[in-house]
Amino acid sequence: MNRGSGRKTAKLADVARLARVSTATVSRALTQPEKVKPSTAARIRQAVQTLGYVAHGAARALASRRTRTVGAVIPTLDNAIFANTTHALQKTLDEAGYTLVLACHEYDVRTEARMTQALIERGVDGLVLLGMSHEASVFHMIETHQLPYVLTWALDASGRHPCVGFDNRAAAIRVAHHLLDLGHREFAMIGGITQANERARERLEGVREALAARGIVLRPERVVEKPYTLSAGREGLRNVLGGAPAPTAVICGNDVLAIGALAECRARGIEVPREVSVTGFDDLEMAAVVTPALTTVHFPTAELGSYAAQHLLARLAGRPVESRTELPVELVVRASTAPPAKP
Amino acid sequence: MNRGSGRKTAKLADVARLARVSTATVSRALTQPEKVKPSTAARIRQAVQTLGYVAHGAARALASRRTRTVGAVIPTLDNAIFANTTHALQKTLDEAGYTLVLACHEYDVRTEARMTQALIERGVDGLVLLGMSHEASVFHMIETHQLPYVLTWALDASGRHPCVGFDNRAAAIRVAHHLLDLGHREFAMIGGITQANERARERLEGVREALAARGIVLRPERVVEKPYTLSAGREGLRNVLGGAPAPTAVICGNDVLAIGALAECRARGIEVPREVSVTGFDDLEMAAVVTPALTTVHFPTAELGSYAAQHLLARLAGRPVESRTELPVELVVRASTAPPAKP
DNA sequence: TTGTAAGCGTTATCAC
DNA sequence: GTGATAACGCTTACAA
Repeated sequence: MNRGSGRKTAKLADVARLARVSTATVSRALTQPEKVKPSTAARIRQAVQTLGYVAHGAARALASRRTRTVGAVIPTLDNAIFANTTHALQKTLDEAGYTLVLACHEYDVRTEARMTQALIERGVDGLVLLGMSHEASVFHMIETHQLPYVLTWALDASGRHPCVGFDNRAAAIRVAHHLLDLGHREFAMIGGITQANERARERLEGVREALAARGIVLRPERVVEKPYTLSAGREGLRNVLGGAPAPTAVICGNDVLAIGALAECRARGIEVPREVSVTGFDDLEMAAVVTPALTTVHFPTAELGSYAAQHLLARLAGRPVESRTELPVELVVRASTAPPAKP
Repeated sequence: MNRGSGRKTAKLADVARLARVSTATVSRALTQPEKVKPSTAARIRQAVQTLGYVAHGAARALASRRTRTVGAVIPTLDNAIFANTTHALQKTLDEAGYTLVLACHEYDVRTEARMTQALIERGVDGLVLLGMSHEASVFHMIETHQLPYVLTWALDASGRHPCVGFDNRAAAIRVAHHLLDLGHREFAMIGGITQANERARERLEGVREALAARGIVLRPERVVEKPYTLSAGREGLRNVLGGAPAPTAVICGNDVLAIGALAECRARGIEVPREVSVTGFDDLEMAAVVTPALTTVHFPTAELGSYAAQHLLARLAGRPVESRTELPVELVVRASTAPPAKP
């Protein structure tokens, strides 16, 4: 096949023939131009141009044993914080000549394992995972393939895995302290679903811990776990409102839940601002639009993606890197509301 | 090299040896299990298991001349609508055994061309582009590589390109008619930056056209183009507010601009609801949180991604598909405000 | 049903 | 600086 005048896409040999050099020289001219005489380099460039030659990645990968590709396995792109991190990740990779291969597992560890294997089969040179919790098979595959990787949105206490992330627990504690200092004593929490989400778990635990340290117990009927949607936030507020005394402060697991909760307040004529705190990335202005009485924790999510990329790129280049990086978060207090005076 | 006891990752030949069959049979067992006797298939499966064999994608791609990979080149993931479309795209591709390779060009056509070439070099089997406007070189490369592709967020009037998208112009016209029917006559528009964004352009043109049809001219000082950020929305509202008579209706290019504009209204004590209309994807509940007086156009962005994937998958499988698909959008009116009575 | 062997298009190791 | 040429690991006619 491919005999006769059938015109397929040009290959390296075609370029070599047209430039009157060997394929070896063309290959060098393309990947290490300094290793070839300027005049021949020019001739080759010309040939590439006229033939519209584009390298064949698979062949290149097979011979060089690397794809210049990095895989990322994340829960979802429908959460703005992950989309933002992924965007920054891709951008930084691109600047270094790497291409991003993406997979979303929608909070299913089984799916995550399958997708990770798929990316490894595709030959990614490095891997970005999100969070600490993964199936054993995932780490096993990474190990046997000697694949450089980094965990994002995670801080490994054991020091076993390279990671870059935020301290969710500490952030939650700061939020709780802020509210306690304002005088709040009746709390509620609308968190994410902790079963499949360690970040949601850490935030809840942080709040519990901070309150407990001051002798306050977060009662079960004052804690709900919800998916990160506005309607869940609304529903969550209804759920935690029953009973007396009513909570004077509601801590939400992320911005979407918080805005949903505020919407429900408004709909029910509940006085707003009541102090609502958000843990997680937030669009600061957006929060201000919804209500000025919103304390949030700002996570620099883009930096996270960029940093993850840099970490991987360094390791792929054989440069040394810190194995564990904690990025600072910022508590943003727009207005502070004390609890209503007791009747 | 690789002599002695050096243990590298297992290859097909290793599996074959262990299973006492040829590499051809292993290959078949892996890709077309029905073509091999159940008992040998089992033996092979066993061998794969014990060796922890994972296929080498590059080799596979080189031999089979396809990567089971699809590339997507989008403007950004920092816009929720594109993140949502991309998420659905990835999900649908995954279900068919394809992997997504992603690139964001941040509204730069030159970058887009470069990234498209990079994806083609990586060997994607198909390509998803966003919008109609691309450098000639992009279509040229696609053509010479005979690469299946589909344009999303675009409807090609000429019928030259396979596409799936929304009619932005028609959506804008519907919004304008809605406001006209309410009695509004003084309009302003805070749109996206039309120079680099054909969707923003279509929306602006649609509004202009609809108003013109009723003899109303959108005066230059009542039209501003802004990036899709909240602060730009706030600024935009300040920009279009000057002069008399003041606009009674403000049409915004997307939900972010609209929410920013409403924030500015509130900050300046301007009576809200004033009628603000949004063209573009919106989180319906989010809009309701900000103000009940917000007319929006809902775009089913996830369907768009899923459909784009299906289109490409069909073509890759040699199945026939419609070349052009227009997805319906929905005008969502939450509350309708007539303009204030003339003094 | 299974085996043999010829590629697939590069890169990399040598000589020259 | 440049050229031969052997890998790279798999798929796929074609044979058996």
